[in-house]
Amino acid sequence: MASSIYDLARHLNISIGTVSRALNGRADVNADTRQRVLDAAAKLNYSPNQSGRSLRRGSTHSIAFMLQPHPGDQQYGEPFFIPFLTGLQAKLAERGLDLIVVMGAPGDYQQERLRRVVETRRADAVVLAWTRREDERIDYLTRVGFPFATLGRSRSGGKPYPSLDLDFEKAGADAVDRLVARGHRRIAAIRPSLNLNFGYLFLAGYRKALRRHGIEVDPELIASGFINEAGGYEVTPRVMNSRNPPTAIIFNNDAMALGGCKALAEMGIRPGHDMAVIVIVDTPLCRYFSPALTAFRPPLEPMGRRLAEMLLASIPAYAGEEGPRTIREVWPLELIARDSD
Amino acid sequence: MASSIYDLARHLNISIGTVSRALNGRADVNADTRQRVLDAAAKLNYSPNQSGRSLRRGSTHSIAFMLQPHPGDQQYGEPFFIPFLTGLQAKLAERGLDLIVVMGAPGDYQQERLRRVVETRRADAVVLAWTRREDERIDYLTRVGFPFATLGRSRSGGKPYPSLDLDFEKAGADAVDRLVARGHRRIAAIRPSLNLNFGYLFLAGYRKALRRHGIEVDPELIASGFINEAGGYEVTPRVMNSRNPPTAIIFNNDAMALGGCKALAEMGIRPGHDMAVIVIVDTPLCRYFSPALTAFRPPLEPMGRRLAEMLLASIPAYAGEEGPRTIREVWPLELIARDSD
DNA sequence: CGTTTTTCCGTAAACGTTTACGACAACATA
DNA sequence: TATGTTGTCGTAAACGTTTACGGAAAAACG
Repeated sequence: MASSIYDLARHLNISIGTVSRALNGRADVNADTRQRVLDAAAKLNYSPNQSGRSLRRGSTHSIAFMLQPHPGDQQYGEPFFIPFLTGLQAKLAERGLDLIVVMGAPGDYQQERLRRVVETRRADAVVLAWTRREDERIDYLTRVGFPFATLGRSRSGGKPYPSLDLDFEKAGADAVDRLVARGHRRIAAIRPSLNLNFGYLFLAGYRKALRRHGIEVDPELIASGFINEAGGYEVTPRVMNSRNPPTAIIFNNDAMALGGCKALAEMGIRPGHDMAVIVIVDTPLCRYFSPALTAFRPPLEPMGRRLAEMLLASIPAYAGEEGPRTIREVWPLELIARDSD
Repeated sequence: MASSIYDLARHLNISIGTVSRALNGRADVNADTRQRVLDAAAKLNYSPNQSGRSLRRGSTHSIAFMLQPHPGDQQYGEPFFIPFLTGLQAKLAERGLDLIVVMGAPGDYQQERLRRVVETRRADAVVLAWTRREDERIDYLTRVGFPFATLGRSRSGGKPYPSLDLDFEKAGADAVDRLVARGHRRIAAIRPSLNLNFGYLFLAGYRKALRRHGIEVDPELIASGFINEAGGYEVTPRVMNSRNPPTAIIFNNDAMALGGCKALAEMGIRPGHDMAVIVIVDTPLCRYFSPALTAFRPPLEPMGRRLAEMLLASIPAYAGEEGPRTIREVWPLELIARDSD
């Protein structure tokens, strides 16, 4: 069925060694025989057995991305990740590497699956997303010395590792600046409850900017909920029912914003008229919502490409000439002004 | 670094054969030595090298799912797939199998990536989604005899293969029935333009139901666009500008519905008041949109589990006792009545 | 005590690659 | 002619498993 290197060798009456060398483009093989090998490979529809190759080479030629469904009934996905993965995959494919996405079971926060990937050596490196303030995955990977890179920062991990993050702190501050410039003084912030690092960063920027404007930070205007529509829906009334309700809300996430707007609508409050709304991470939802939501857009696809570069550069076996040699990068978020604030 | 079966053998002063047998739970090994092997494995943190194992076994113990970003700038993902993948992964994990998700490059409709997965034997079987009317992937897989299953039906492929689909035809008809019962006679249908099979099925049900009610099918009320927000936004005005505009619209997809509602809003038309709206495939967006959109909900997570069962049952090496032995199943879609119709 | 059966384990081959090493011929150099 | 150099290729070992086969010891049986 599947042809091996032996089939090629037998077919051409040469040794498997030469076949392998010809296929791998090594120098010590006659140009003529190389061509014959290549032709035979095409004719016999040969393609190398991945298991055999990685066993011998000690590397799998593939990179894993951990995708984690959050707990909760009918949990839907982060549209966020697809363009990022597209960029990641594109850059890896340029280098002949495969991207595999490993699904975790809901709830275990990837620990078990991650161990499995590492221990069975299913990939040469792994890309983590949704980093937490303290992230045991990062500790684990540094401890066992497995190559990795993260989308997002963390305080964990002793040694430096490639990471790419968005400047959520600046985005939080920019959002506040913009709202203050438009006359708002009572600005609420709604962020995810899990200790996802970008939630902290956002809040830090929010606080700093408020103080800079001489506005006291009111704890009643800060709420955290589950990072999905239900979370936003549940938590928004809480800030609205505070003693001194806000005139503007910054949501950390499009899904939370959708839920929040639903809650507002039920209170008869219209975003863009009675309430200013800004979302930190833009998605098509923000653009096509009515009113269109002002949001900060991340360049996800380039981010995927860049993080792949950074990861590859950090692995000796793969290091090539891949742009600048930085190991941590923080990219700006671009504000897309629309109709909701 | 990583301990192999040799390390265990040396550590215990026994042969690698016994170690392997002990680990794999074969009968011909003393209960005592098995325990010692297991203990040593835990102590030395042993876990089998996947490449070595699959090379010898001739199977990878993993199933691939092909995830395809659609072409188009900043294409975001189908939230749809995450719960489905969760179910798939859960069932496969029960059997000790890994699920890997393979990203295609945008545009090539998976052909190239699929070939790569098959030819390098990276997985033992593959799960396809978004099946088309005529699907070359299905033809290819049946031709080369590679095990697969599909989420969705197709007309391709000579031999039967495990497939699980939703009854889009009935959903289309049910939507029409419901709207007619509420007094509508001019009902538009908006569906994806790619020849995705569920678009055809939906439209067939829609047509059939209209005829059953003695309503003439007006081609001007049927439009197809790209299967995302932009598609819905672009195409909805087209049906609204027809000579005899609709009083109700059925969208095939939540993203298209969002775009469509945006277009309606810009024309001053409010879903649920001036226009009835029904969506075929429900997501959290439908529930948290204002007004909440009436939609048909698919049980995605159980579907993932069931399709995994069906796939496994169709592979001799994996067949176990996995529920009913059907090979094609069509599941009903449950209507969730909300405020938009 | 001799024979047969059972239990347990070691040996070695095999899966499909890659690659260090050496062999051989052809050729160049002294 | 003797020696070194270069180009090309075959041989065989190695990667980490699984498993067919056979053998030795122990147990069962007469």
